[in-house]
Amino acid sequence: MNEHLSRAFFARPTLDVARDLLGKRLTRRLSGERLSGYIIEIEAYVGEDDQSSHARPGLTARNAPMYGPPGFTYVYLIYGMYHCLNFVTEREGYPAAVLVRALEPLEGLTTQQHLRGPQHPPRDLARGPGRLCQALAIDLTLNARDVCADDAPLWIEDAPPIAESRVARSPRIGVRGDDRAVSIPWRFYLRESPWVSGKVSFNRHHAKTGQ
DNA sequence: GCAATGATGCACT
DNA sequence: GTGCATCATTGCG
Repeated sequence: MNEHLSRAFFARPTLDVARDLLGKRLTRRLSGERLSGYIIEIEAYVGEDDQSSHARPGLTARNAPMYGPPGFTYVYLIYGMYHCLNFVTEREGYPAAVLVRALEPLEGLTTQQHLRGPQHPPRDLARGPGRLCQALAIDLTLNARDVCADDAPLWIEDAPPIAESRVARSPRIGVRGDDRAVSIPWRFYLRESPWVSGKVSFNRHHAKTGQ
């Protein structure tokens, strides 16, 4: 039901964590109100050898949470205006995380729409990593926070697993680096979901069953 | 529909 | 000074 995901869930291989987070409920408590949505798109960033990972240059002040214990957030500012939400995975000391890219909005829709701005269509509430952070009021104050703690402002609630037939994989969005980094299919999303970010043609072209 | 571009702050070379 | 794991707007067809 409302069981929070434990640290053991995050302390596993990053690709497994990413795959298994599909369908789980990302929940934010803001001024006593619940804002939530199902995770329907997520990417994995694994180790310093991953060309498109923030951990590529080694430990820095910004990417330090990626080297910390699993089950913590890594929130960063991108392009000066948007935030991206990650969850740290694997063992402490090994830099890996998953980037949440899109949600199917569930609770607190009025507040989420208000946070995003009334001019935006409901479909774009949380379709994209920057947008979902706006919809759930996620900024740098939520960086390096323990999502497994009882009093966390942000956590993940368990939900029934998603059938393999509904999972699609593709290369990650907006990556730089060598051919391997660009082409490796470490983006997981729910096939057929209208809440997935990016272009339909891209998703259809790359859609294939996971694992 | 789509591509091009501007907005904007901060970490890092 | 440079370059982003992005999004919204514009201008084209």
